[in-house]
Amino acid sequence: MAQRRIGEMARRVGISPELLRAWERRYGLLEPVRTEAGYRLYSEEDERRVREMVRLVDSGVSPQQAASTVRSSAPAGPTEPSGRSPEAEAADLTQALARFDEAAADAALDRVFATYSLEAVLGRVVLPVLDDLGERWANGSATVAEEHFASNLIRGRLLGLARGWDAGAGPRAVLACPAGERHDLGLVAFGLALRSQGWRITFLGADTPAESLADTARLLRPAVVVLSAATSQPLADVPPIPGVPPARLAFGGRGATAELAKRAGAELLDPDMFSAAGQLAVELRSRARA
Amino acid sequence: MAQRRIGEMARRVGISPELLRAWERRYGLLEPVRTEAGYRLYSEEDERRVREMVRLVDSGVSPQQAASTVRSSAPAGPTEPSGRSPEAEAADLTQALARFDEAAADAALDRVFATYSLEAVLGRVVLPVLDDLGERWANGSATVAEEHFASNLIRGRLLGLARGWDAGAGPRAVLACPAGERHDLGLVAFGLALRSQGWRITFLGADTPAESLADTARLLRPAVVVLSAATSQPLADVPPIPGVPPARLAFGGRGATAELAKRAGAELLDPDMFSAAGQLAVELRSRARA
DNA sequence: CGGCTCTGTCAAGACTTTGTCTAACCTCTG
DNA sequence: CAGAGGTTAGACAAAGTCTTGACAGAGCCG
Repeated sequence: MAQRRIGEMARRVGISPELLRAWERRYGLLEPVRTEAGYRLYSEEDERRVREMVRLVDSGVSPQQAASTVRSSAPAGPTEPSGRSPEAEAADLTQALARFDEAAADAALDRVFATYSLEAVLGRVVLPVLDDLGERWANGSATVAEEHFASNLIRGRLLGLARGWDAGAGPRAVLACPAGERHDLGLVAFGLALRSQGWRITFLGADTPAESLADTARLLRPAVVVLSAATSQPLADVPPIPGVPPARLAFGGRGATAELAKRAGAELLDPDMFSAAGQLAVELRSRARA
Repeated sequence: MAQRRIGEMARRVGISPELLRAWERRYGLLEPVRTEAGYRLYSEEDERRVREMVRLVDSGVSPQQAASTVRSSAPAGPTEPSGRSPEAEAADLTQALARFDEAAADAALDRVFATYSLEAVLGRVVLPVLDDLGERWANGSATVAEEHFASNLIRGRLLGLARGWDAGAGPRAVLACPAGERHDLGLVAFGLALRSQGWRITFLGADTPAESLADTARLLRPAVVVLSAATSQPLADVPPIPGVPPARLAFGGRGATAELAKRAGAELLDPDMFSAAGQLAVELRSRARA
C-alpha cells in the first residue's frame, strides 16, 4: 500500500504541509499512522479525504463545516449499486457454505470483494456469516464439518488479501490468540483492518504461548501486541509478558473485558474492528507525545 | 550472466557508488554477491531493482519507502531459470521465516511457484520446510511463534491455490484430520496433489469429529474420505463412521500405520503424496470394475 | 467602529533522514 | 610498486519533519 510522508502528500493534493497539520490538529480531519520517529504516513484513503476537503473549501464551505462533512462521509466506493445489499450477499454465502458449495461461496465472495469496501466486506458480510455460523453451531443447527469447511474457505480468502501486509514503514503490530484460543479468523480480519490504515502486521495466529510472544516481541519490537480471544479464560491466563510492556498490549475479541484488560494493564479494544484500529492509532500518538 | 562491479553499475544507473552502498547498508535494497576479495558483483536483476528505486525516488517517494516497495516487488517478467535448486529455495524460505521476514518468504515462494511444478514445489520446498521447522521445534531450536508465523503464511499461499478445487466433474474426496489432530497443512498439500489429478476436494481441515464426517459424507457421497494425522493416537481413536464404508476410507500422514488402517478397514496411503493420489485413482478404478 | 473568532501561514528549536565525504586499509592490473 | 578502484566505519550537512506557539487578514457581531 502506498504510504506518503507529509511533503509528498502536500504536493499531491496541492496544499501546504502546515495546512495539512492544521486541519489535523484543529478538526481531526485525518489520523495518519506514524513511523517510529513520529513522521506522519498518509494512505490513499487519507488522500481522498483531503481532496474532498479541498473541493468543499474551494466551493465556499467553511473549513470547519467541510471537515465535519468529510469526517462523517463514508469511505467512498461503490455504495450499494447492483441492488444486492451486503446482507443479501451474506445470506447467499451462508447458504452456499451450508451446502458445502465452494463454487457458489467463492462467487459470492468475489462479488462482494468487487463491489464493497474492505470495511463493508468484513463488517457486514464475512464476520456476520461467521458469527451466525458460530451461533448455529452452538445451538446444534450447524455441524462441526460445516464450520470447518466455512472457516477454511474464508481463511483462504482472507489470507490471500493479507499478502504483503508486513511491508512498508508504518508501526508494527504483532497479532496472536493466547494459548488455548483457537479462533483466529476475527484476528485475521482485524489485521486487515489495521493494514488498511497503514500498519505492518506480523500474524502469529491461534494458540500462541506467552513465551513465544516474548521472543517475537524482543526480535521485532512491535508498537503493539494484540491478543484476541472468543472467551475470557485464555486472556485471563495470559501471564505478564517479558519484553512487552503492558502499555503496548491490547486485548480484543468477545472474550476481552474491561476487568481483564485492567488487570493486565492492557488496552481494551473496541468490538468494532475499524474503531479499534483507529483507537490503536490514537493511543500510539499520545504515547509518542509523552 | 553479466556481472558488474560497483563503479560500472553506478555509471549505468546514474547514481554514485557511495549511494549504492548506502542503499544497501541502510535498506538492504540489494545483496550483490561478492568476489573472493569482497568486491560487489551486481546482476541484471540488481540493475533493474536500482532503476526501479531511482524511478520511485524521483517521483517523490521517500527512499525508505521506495526501498521497501522495491524489496517486496516480484522480479519482473519470466526470471531466468536462475539455476537455483528447489533445495536452495527451501533454505532461503526457511531463513526468511526464521527472521519473520514476510516479503522475503513470499518472494521465495513466488520464485518456486513460477519455476517449478506443483509437485516439486510441494514435495521439495514446502513440505521439507515444514518438516524441518517441526524438527527444529521439537529440539527447541525454533520457537512456537516461528512455527505459527510460518504455518499461517504457507497456509495462506496454499489455500490461495486451493481456490476452486471443488469445481469440475471428477470424483470427490473429503479431506479431514480426525478429532484431536491439529496439523492440517500436509492435508492441504495432499488436497492440491489430488486436485492436480482432477479430483474435487471438500476440505474440512483440523480436528473434525467422526460424526461431522458422517454428516458430510451422507450429504456429499464422496468417492473417498481421507483422514490424516501426524501421530497415531487420533487415527486410533476414530470410530467406525456411519455412512462411510471402510472401503471408501483412507488413512494418511505420519501417524497412519498399516495396523491402524487394517483395523479400520481403511486404505493406507503412501507417504509420498503424489503416489498416494495415484493410489486412490487406481483404487477407484478397480472399485468401478467390481 | 471595536472586539472576536476563524483560518492559513510562519518561526524556533529539536530530531530524523539521506546523500556525500573522509580515513584507513585492501585488491587487482600493468 | 604505482595507481585506479574496491572495502568498512563513521562523520557531516542539507533537507525534511515534528511540536508549540504566535501572528495577521477575513469575516462577523454588537
